[in-house]
Amino acid sequence: MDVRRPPTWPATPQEALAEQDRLRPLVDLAGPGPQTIATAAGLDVTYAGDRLAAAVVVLDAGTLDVIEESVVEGVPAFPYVPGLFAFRELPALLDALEALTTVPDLLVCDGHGLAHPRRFGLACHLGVLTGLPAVGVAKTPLLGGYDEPGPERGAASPLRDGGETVGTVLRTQAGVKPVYVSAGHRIDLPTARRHVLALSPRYRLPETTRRADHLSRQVLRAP
DNA sequence: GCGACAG
DNA sequence: ATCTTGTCGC
Repeated sequence: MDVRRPPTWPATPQEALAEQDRLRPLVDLAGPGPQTIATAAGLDVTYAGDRLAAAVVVLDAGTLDVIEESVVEGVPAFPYVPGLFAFRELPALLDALEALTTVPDLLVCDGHGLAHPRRFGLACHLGVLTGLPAVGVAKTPLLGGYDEPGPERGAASPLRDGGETVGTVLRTQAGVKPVYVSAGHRIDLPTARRHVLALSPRYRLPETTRRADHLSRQVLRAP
C-alpha cells in the first residue's frame, strides 16, 4: 500500500517538535469513523542491540485469522524521548506497511494517539502518513488522570488531561490491568474503544498487537 | 525545584 | 524497549 513519506527525517528534538506541529493540523477528528471493519492491522517493533524489527499483521476483524504479514529489519531512526517516540520507529513501520498488498480498514498502534502532550502520538502520526483510521493502544499512560475502571471485561473510565478527555482506560480482561486507548486518526473514542475490545477476546492486548509482537520477535531473534 | 515520562 | 529467577496456573 501507499504511504506518505516525509522528504527528510528530523535529527534533533527541535526538528521533531516542528514536524509534529506541521502534521498535527492534518489529523482528522471528525465523524465517528468506521463502525464496521473487515480487517485490522497490528503494528509493533522489537529491539535487539542497535537493531530493530518492525512488523505489521493484518487480521480478519471477525475471525481474527491472519490475512497478511509484513516485517522488515532496520535501525532506530531517533533516540527515545517521551513525546517524540514515533520518530524512533516510524520509518521501519512505514517500510513494513509499504510492502503490504492489503489495505487494512484500521491500524492498531502500540502506543498513544491523542493521549499525548501535543495531541499527536504515534497513532496520529501513522494515521496521517497512511490516511487510514488509526487507534493507539498503550500498556502504560503517558499523561492524564483517571479512576480505576470496574473489574469486569469491557469496563472503562475516561483518561483526562487538562480538562479534556484524551482517551479511555479499558479493561479488556476481567481482573487484569487495563490498557490505555486513544483515537489516532479518522475515528472517535467510542468507536476505537469498541474495536479494541472486539480485537481482545482472550488476552489483555489486542490480537493484532500480539501477532505483530510475535512476528517481530521471531524475525529479530532468529539465528 | 522535584519527579514523571508511550516503547 | 531490554536485562532476568522463580512461581502460580491452565
